[in-house]
Amino acid sequence: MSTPPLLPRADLERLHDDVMAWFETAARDLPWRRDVSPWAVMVSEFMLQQTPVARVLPVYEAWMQRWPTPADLAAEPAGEAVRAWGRLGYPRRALRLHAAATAVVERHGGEVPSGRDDLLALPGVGDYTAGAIASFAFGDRAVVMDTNIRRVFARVVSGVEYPAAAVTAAERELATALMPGEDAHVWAAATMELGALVCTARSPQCSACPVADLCRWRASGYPAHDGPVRRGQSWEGTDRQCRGRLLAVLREAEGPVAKARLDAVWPDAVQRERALDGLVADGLVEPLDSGLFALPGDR
DNA sequence: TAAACGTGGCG
DNA sequence: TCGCCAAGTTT
Repeated sequence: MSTPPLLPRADLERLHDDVMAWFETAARDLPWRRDVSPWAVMVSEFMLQQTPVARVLPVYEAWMQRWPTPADLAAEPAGEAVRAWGRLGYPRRALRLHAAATAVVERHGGEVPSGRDDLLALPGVGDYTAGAIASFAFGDRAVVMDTNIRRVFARVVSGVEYPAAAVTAAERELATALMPGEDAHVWAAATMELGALVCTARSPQCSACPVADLCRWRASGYPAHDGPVRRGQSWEGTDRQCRGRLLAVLREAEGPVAKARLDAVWPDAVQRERALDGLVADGLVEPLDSGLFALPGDR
């Protein structure tokens, strides 16, 4: 147990007050903030994993229109969720959201649970999402650490440009120590919003930051990140790209498709078969007895 | 722990 | 143009 490098009490209070006051005026009017039903929060959190808000908005609206409750989604085949997911990316999230909705119906009477352990037991819900649902949907005092919040704390408090690749114990202690006594759920939303709108990864707008005068990274002259360089994701020619192509065919088709339709979108047969097998193993694609391929449950 | 997992927009 | 990055989770 190390002592977290906390701010002086007066600075900590000002950090709370200024960020919360800023949030009151700058918070975006997002649909999952208007309808704060736990299901709305849960759906938005799944969609927002590694995906920008702007791309989520239209898919989210259509999704909630079609499936207003977990039971509504659970009543349909998983393939419908995959299809409705569209081009949001990481389609296993659609499968997991469908599975989570099913679990909510089976284990929690159709109501999204509020307890951390119950949330973590749902498919696709990890440390961040459990905290986000507890905080945003139920107003609980939960530690929430997403990429935005972590970056804000790294800069303002720790004085470095970026947080470590993975959450460290010290970082969790810091986030816990920084939580205000009251309205921790507002603090979570406010710090996340600050990271998303002002304290951005690439070009932070420090002139618009409510706590620029407290920021240790700024005070020390914006030292560049010195840690290991984050490995970029390769894309061209990868299995990932191939999977995307194959699944797009199925998503855009009316029903099951012939193998030839899949073969047409990727030239390398070895890689194509490997990717298709992977999609089947993941449950994103079903090989039918007829020899056709379909989204799960799509007959 | 590190690698896999989609997609598209921005600097 | 092209690498970086986006409200992470799983294995």
